[in-house]
Amino acid sequence: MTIPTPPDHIGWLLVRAGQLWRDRFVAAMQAAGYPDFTLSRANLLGSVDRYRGTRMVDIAARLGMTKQAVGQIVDDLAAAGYLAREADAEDGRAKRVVYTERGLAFLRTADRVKGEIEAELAGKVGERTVARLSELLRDAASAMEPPTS
Amino acid sequence: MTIPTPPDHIGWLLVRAGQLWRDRFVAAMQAAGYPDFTLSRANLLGSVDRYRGTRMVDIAARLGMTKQAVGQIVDDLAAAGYLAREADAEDGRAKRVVYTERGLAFLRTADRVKGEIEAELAGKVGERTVARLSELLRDAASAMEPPTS
DNA sequence: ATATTTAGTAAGGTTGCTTGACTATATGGT
DNA sequence: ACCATATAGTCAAGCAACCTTACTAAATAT
Repeated sequence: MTIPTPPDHIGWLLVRAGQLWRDRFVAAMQAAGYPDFTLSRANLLGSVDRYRGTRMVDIAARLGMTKQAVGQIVDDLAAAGYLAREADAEDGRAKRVVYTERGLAFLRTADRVKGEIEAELAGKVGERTVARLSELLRDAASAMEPPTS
Repeated sequence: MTIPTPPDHIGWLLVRAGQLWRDRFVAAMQAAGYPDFTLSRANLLGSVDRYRGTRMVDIAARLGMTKQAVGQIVDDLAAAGYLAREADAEDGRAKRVVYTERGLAFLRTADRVKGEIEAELAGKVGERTVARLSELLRDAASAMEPPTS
């Protein structure tokens, strides 16, 4: 009946904290006027250069996904008006994924929402704690990073 | 060409660190003789009481999933020999999901693997850092926890 | 007793990926 | 210059891990 605390292991804590942040962010973005927001779309948008755009194959490499998967998400985001495809001047095979004005507005909202959630967290645990946690997470993440062959 | 560092924000760091740990764990379990290991199966197994078993509806509540989804995963895990269903003596509607011997062996391997990954991490960043990180993660997680209505 | 709630099952749909097969362009060796 | 191979992207189909809707059976409340 009572929901037990999950095992208190560093791995579970990392997964849990990541999940919590992710869920809060998705909910906040949906509340902020982007009801069709999903995390995979956000990840993709976060992998597109704001100014020059990014080739699809590079997006796929950053996200560790196939280019077909990237193509599908870009299709969706282009249909929703956030992104557009344009030919790459330097490579006839390639296409650059670039932001539309609406896509840039999305990014600004996302930045604001992230700041708000961080501020709320800092209000509860203190700014120093958030800073220290960020630092330790960076260390842990780089220690666990797979060898960049 | 060069894969840029993702944005250095506390939220991304949390998500990233959780992903890294998760991926390492899945890979290690598959290497340790459980090639059919997936994270959703592991989550479910982690939600079953080792001794008394757990009712399906309680598993669903812990995982925040529908009971149908739980039923499907339990079907798979039962077919693979990790779990079994038995009638609940106290409620004629309910079934308890319990471990088989093979399921318990899986749990022991999972505990060992988690320990190994943690030890490797501690070897790189130091035990004190891991301990401090765990502490801060606990604080942050409880601060972000949704109101338990 | 009857109405409502609760535990679980059945069937089918959706999302977010995957693999396999293909076209078009680029590039490196001869 | 020509050909082999590699690379960028697309198309089609499939799969895992969920979901929704609709149901049965048992428990509980009125």
